[in-house]
Formats: sequence, structure tokens, C-alpha cells
Amino acid sequence: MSLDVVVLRLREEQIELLLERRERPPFEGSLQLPALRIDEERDRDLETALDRLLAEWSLGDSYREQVCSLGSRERDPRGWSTTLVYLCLVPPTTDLARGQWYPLQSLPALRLAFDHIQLVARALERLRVKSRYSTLPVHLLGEEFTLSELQRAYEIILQTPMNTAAFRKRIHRAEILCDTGRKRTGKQRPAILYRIEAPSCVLFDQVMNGAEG
Amino acid sequence: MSLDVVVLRLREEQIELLLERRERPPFEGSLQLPALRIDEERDRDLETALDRLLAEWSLGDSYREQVCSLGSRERDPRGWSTTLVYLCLVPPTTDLARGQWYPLQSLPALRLAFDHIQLVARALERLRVKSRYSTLPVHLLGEEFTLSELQRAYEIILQTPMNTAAFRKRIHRAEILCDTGRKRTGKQRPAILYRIEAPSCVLFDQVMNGAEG
DNA sequence: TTAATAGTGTCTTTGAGACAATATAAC
DNA sequence: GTTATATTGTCTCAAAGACACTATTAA
Repeated sequence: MSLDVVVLRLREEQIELLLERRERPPFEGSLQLPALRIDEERDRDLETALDRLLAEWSLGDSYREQVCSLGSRERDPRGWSTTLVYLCLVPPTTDLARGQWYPLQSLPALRLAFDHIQLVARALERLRVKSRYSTLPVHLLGEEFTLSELQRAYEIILQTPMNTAAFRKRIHRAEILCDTGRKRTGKQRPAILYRIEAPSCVLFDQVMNGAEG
Repeated sequence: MSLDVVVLRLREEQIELLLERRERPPFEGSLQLPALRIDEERDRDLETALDRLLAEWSLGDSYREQVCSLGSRERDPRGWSTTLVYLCLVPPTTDLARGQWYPLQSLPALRLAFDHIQLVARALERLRVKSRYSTLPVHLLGEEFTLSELQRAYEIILQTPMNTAAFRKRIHRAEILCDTGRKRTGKQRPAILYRIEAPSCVLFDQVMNGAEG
């Protein structure tokens, strides 16, 4: 039994996926997700196994959640296999120990190993659905961020423009941010830098529909 | 690797859980969830394994969804084990081939095998959270049902009274019901009997808060 | 000053929740 | 008629979404 992790980051207005070239058959030369075979000697439970996997990729304490399990006779040509799929969100500046980032747009042109393209689809679906009613996207931003950056993250994930006023009221009401006192300066009015109050995911009471409802 | 299913029904204003007495060690004499060890010869994938398990309990085509996976060295005293937890909702009149129904209220007094009490908690959590923003509870009703019965189901699951007018507007807007033309008669005004349009689970755009908001 | 983005105030619409009114059966 | 439950109409409030306005910096 194995773990497969869909690791995403946000970079230059695009969602990027972490993949690595596979060195041996089956699917030699194809790209694959960060994965791990559970080692019953070393891993006391699924969480520690996931920790071990993410440590190997130096993705230490990033946000993660279980997405689903898939198992079948066909997904691995060598025989029955089961995998537990996780979604992992990391900041834009994450340094890579292994693998490479691929923008989602490039995905159709890539050759992925096993059924990994479906695992990615499931994780993306989770990200998109959950972003409509929770603060999940904050985990794609850095330590400190502005409300505009957060709004942009939602817009990229949900692929629809958001209403700025409504968006801000909503985020403020959720009380998940705290003002760092610092500002992000640029060529224009500086924006307040926020941090998340707790590294969790808060659910809203209403679903966002974006600009066209 | 095994599947464990939390099967629930609604009966006499209570949620009931399907359990069976365990005949052999470990946890001999304790109660356990319907479970199955995946048979890589017979089961082509997880879905067919689940079908096989539910068929053994004559719970044929009832509603089911994956809740989570749990795996650790401790959950089975015989060694590492992983289970995939499913939630299954059945109508009140379901005939049992095996096991027995236990009202949730009686659960604290029961002795459950393994970590099954936690699996039940996870599945119940899913039912409660998802009932706030979806039509999930319809799967606990029979083929035909009235809006009052549906409202009562929500109230029992969420443990809070609902506003009747708001509830009905919401359900009608979701367009998941169709009028059977038949009526449920009693000692009072007959109520329209509805069927669900498709055996699925529709998400609302807003979360229900119940009477006190 | 202008350009550019940050942030807010106001209006409209939608739907939740409260509550009362009406409807339709059995008796 | 009375009783009991089903169903709907009206009101208020909260929040989304639209849109325009103000704020604050760099250049």
C-alpha cells in the first residue's frame, strides 16, 4: 500500500504541480507524484508515513489533507495496488530537494505514470470545491501576504473574478488573519501584510460564487 | 487491508447503527462494524469489494461514500492494519441479513472491537457536517416521503429545529424532488409524497444553521 | 501632478429565519 | 364544527455582489 501526494504551489498566476521523472519500469521515463510505500517497520501510522515522505522532499510542515483512496487490479500493471491520495499545499518560495514544478496547463502534454493523472484530478477537484467555502487557499501563500494576493489566489483556483468588497468582508468576518503591522510596498499604495492566526482551514457559512454568481 | 462500513438508518426519531457480535479473538464478544478483507483475487477494485460486502449484508444499492482511511501499528493488536472507512445510509425499513441495529444513544454503553468507535465518530461527523449543506439525509428515508419527514431527518441529524418555511424553499430550489402525485394520509391534512429525482447528493449554495442561527 | 493599486461605503438582490395565516384532511 | 398537520405569505436581517468612491504610495 502506498501514499501518493499531489503537491501544489502558486507561481506567476499559475498552479504548479510537483512531479519527478520515474527511473524504472513500469512507466520508466514517465513523470510521477511524490510517493511512498508504507513501511510497517518504520511507520507507526499513516501520518508518520506521510511525514517521512514529505521530509524526503523537504516539504516539512506544509498543509496536507487526505483526499481519497483508490485501489484496483488495473492501476498497477504488476498487480493489485491501493493508494491513499493526499493534497499538499506549499508556499510559492518552497525550495525543492527533488523533482520539478509543472504548471497545470502543461499537464495534458505530459506523460504521467500509473493513474496519477486521475489522482491529480481528484486533488484539484478537492481544492476547487473546498476553496468555495473555506480558507484553504491561504496555504498556497507565503508567511505574510496581502488581501489582494489572497483574493488573486482564490481567483486563480476558482477561475472566476471575485468581488473585492464582498471578499474582504468575508475574510475579515472569518477572523483568520492578523495584521503584522508591516506593509508590502510597490509602485503604489502599500498594502497591509497579514499572517494567518492559526495554521488551519476555517469553513465559511456561505459559498462564494464569484462575480457572475 | 480492509473495508469498514458505518451503516446508519433512521428509526423512531433516532439514528441507529448496524453492528454484529464478533465471534473470535481479538475482541471476541465485542461488537463490530460490517467489514471485509480485500480479496485481490475476487475484487477487481475497491467499489466491487464494497459491493460484495454490502451484498453479504443484503444492503444492495444503498447510498455510500468514502469517509477516510486509517492505518497504524496499534489499531489491531495482531499488527499493522489499514482500513478504508465508508458511510452507508439505508431506508428505515431495511431488512437485516446479519447483525442488529443499535441506537446511537446506546453506543457509550457498548463494547466495540478495535478502534471502531472512532470510525463511527468519523462517519457521524461526515453525516452531520455534510447534512448542513447537502441533500444527504434523503438517503435515510424510504422510496417516497413527505417534506415534513425530510425536515425531521435533518432535525434529528443536526440536533436543532429547522425553520419550516426556509427549509421548504431551500429544498424546492435545489430541484431534487419530484411530486409522485400521491399523498400520505393520517389524522390530518394529507402531505404530498415526493421521490428523489436522482439518487445522488446535491450541494446547496448556503449552509443551514437551524433555528437559532 | 498622474498612475496604480489598496481599501471602503452604499445600494440591490437573495435567501435564511421568524412568525402568522391559510389549507385540507380525519373525526 | 374541532383538531392536527401541511403549506404558504410576509417581514426582517445578514451577506453577496455591483459599483463607485476615497486613500496612499511611487514616480
